[in-house]
Amino acid sequence: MKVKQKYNHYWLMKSEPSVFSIEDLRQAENQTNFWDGVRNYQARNMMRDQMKIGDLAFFYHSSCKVPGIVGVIEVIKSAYPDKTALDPNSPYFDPRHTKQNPRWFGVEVKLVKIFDKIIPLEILKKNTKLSDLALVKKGNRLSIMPVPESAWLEILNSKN
DNA sequence: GCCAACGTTGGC
DNA sequence: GCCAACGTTGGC
Repeated sequence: MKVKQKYNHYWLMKSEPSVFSIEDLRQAENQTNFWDGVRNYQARNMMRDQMKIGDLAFFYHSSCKVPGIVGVIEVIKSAYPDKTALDPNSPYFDPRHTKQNPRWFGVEVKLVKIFDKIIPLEILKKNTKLSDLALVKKGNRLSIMPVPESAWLEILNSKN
């Protein structure tokens, strides 16, 4: 029996604002950008194999004073090889990645909305309805993760 | 800047 | 293929 693949449509994508913030995305050409620098296989696989055009994602600021969700972005182009892996001068350079045999991928995203106020991680952690969200689970380090629809809606609802 | 909790690497 | 050592993430 053929099992129908169930696709997720909501994601969360982390970025350090000192490297690339949602404000940088707002100022980018067409408010779009290639999501480069992902060097984790789980995160790569989700981008490469599951993210589809039209999928929505929370933009999350990590490793900063107040980590949290700062807005929404949309996938406008599905995954293709990450050029920064070819560049010896890039911090994301990986000699195992070649044009013929690419190892790392990214998607193109476009800004949808910047929230008036950040939704801090601290608040998300306190919300008992979000217990199935990978972000609030102990030890989570994934830079890209699926967001269950229920959690997506709850987070949007929770901001006043 | 510390360090827990991961993921990755490489010797065997 | 195991697993110790090492590197990285990211909240605090």
